[in-house]
Amino acid sequence: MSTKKSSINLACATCESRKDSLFENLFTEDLDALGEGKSCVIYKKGQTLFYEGTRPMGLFCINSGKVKVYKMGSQGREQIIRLSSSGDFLGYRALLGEEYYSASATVLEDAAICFIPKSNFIELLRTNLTFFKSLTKSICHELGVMEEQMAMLAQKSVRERLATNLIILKESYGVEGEESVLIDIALSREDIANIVGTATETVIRLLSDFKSSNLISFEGKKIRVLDPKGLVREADFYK
Amino acid sequence: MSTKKSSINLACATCESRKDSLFENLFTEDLDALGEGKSCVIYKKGQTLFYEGTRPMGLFCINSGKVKVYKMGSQGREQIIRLSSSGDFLGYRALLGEEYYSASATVLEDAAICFIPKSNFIELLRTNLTFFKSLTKSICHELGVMEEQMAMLAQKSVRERLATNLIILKESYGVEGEESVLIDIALSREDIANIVGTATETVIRLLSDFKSSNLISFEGKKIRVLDPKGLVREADFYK
DNA sequence: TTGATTTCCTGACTATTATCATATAATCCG
DNA sequence: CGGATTATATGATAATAGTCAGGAAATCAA
Repeated sequence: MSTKKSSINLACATCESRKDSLFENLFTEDLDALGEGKSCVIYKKGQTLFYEGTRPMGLFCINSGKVKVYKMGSQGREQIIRLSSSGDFLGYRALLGEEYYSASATVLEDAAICFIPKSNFIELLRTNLTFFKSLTKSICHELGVMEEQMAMLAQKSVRERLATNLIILKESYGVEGEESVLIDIALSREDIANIVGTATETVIRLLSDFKSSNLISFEGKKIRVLDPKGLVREADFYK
Repeated sequence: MSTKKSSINLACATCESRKDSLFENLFTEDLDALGEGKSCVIYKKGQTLFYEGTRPMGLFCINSGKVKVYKMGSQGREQIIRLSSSGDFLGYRALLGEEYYSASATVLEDAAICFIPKSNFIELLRTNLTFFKSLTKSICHELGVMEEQMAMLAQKSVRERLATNLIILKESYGVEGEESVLIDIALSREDIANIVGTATETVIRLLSDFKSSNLISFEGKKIRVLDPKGLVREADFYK
């Protein structure tokens, strides 16, 4: 796998992914100041944006591609905290919290990602209170999502967690087809295991179970949801 | 159990618990404005401050006592998200996120709790940017803690999770004695199970295991940590 | 293309943990 | 105080999920 980075030119003002991001409503002057000195790079699958425990130097903005954010457990297994894609920011938690990165971020699918120096971002927060507020609001929402996930991890069986996560993935990455939805993100079985919090073998077994029950089908490395209601049934009930 | 509430008078300006809170550095004028129209109530064990899914009307400030914040799972089991005590706020996530409460809060040990109307809190955020920033910083830290917990829930065995949580509880509620630390919060076995994410019976068994190994001892409804290093050993390794 | 590497899959076995049943101890309340 | 309720404890058993081993398929890189 090549690890060469290639720089590209992306202007915030004309950035398509900005439409899906918290930068959506920024004015031109803010955008120009923000983009001052930023760099944009094409990352290949497998490259790491930052490592847990290191100091954040700025904000990563995903233009395209997919990234996993994960923590390393003591036995060397990853726990994926969240997946990020076009329009998402990475690293603001550590920046705002004035802490080191609490997790690592690695590219899952080739990605175009801009890096905005810390000072530009802090300056934006200082001068644009509206943005600061909407960012805080978004962080609070995030916190609620994490609470949800915590409860799921603690209370549901592995089978239910897998079903639940497939539903969530479908909501985020679903591409509608006729009578079915393709989850448009290439995750390895190991990645899925590291989302669900289980062993790779268990994910493989359960997925082929779901496939036998015609809840899902496989399409290359991607999963197609055939029966969302069936998945919800798998996700909701205990035993 | 009595469910009578009794009002009391607590002034923010002279509040002892404020020293441990984010309100620590507020000036008198801010404190006066904040305290305008607030109410202070003595809650008895078992009383609920707010319920998951309802609309937040203000901020709860814990003056004394202990509170559990939890979500209800589909099988009716609680998942305790966090424990709060003197100096902690409750409800700011929902207020700032402009969402309904994502969890419920119930008193574990008799508590004196002030309720600050939403408008006062919002006004404080509007007028005191320094406070807003420190609150945001604290929320970001919280998010990091939740990530940590997620990874723990997903990756550690029940035994390790129990040991880990005992260590965390010791850090937060520990009262130093000679050669041992008392965890000064009265949790039922069921509460502990709902923190760890397991069955009550399992907690009972593991705790008596830890007791047999002289890692802990029981003191009424509280737990005394005899061998913190031993607990860390139990917490860290897989198998 | 081809050999090497990684990912995916399956089976067998084991360990952990949940569940159910029941007993005892502690606490609450009239 | 004493009966009722709740919390804690223990045993037996079953279900779930993890681990280890080995093989097939897919992907990668030369």
